[in-house]
Amino acid sequence: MAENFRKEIVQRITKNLLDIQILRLIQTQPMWGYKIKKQVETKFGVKVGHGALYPLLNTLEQKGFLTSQKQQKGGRTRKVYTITSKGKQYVETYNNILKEQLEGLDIK
Amino acid sequence: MAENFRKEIVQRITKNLLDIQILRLIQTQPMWGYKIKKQVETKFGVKVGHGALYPLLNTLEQKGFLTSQKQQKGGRTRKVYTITSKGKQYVETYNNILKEQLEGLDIK
DNA sequence: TACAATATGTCCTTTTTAGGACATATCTCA
DNA sequence: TGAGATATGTCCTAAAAAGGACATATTGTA
Repeated sequence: MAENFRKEIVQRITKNLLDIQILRLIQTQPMWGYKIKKQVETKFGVKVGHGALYPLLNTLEQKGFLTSQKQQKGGRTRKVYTITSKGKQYVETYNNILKEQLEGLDIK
Repeated sequence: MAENFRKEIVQRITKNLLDIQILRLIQTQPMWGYKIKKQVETKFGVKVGHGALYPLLNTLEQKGFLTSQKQQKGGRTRKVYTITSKGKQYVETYNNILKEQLEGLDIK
């Protein structure tokens, strides 16, 4: 039963906070869209439509969370994304909030 | 700058994972809808429409995450919710996922 | 040589979600 | 006695999001 919950919650976090999960992935190493898609699918077990992913990556670049470099791999072009310091800050803030969530709530 | 991120991320987590945040609140002590609404607003800084909250509470009860007892407070009726063991499991699973997120990703 | 995989991108429709409107009733304080 | 807070509930519309279709091109493999 707890395992059913697991998949469900991971999927919800991944879908709703997809940008953060992508930043976390790219923080481990620079990556391009197609690889991110595959990583999200194998790591988190969540299918990501590329029609949602590529616009999101462009948005994250526009916001200054990512930068990209075009890389030639044979005749195919890869757009390799690297996380910026702003992106790292966003992830760090996220991590801090998670820590607080684990510490629990104190309600009067 | 990091403070701007903070509010934004807390709001996103609260809105997208509202049911989990509610379970976490009720886990600290039994609570009724109106109090939950106020707590979410003061604790998380997120406005929750009661038109979204009450149906959600009923759904969580139907799913077996919460049970309710009607409580008379003067002539007004309160529906006090208590978390079930199933609800606690859900929160615990969520906590475990958060812990793993903090431990980080290992990508080849 | 044909199909699957790699690689990136836009567009549109359907579904889902959010939030305010509608609805009712009690209590407290000025 | 009237307004604001407490308390719970449904309904509907408008906005947002998801996912598949459309679009193109290269590479590797059977």
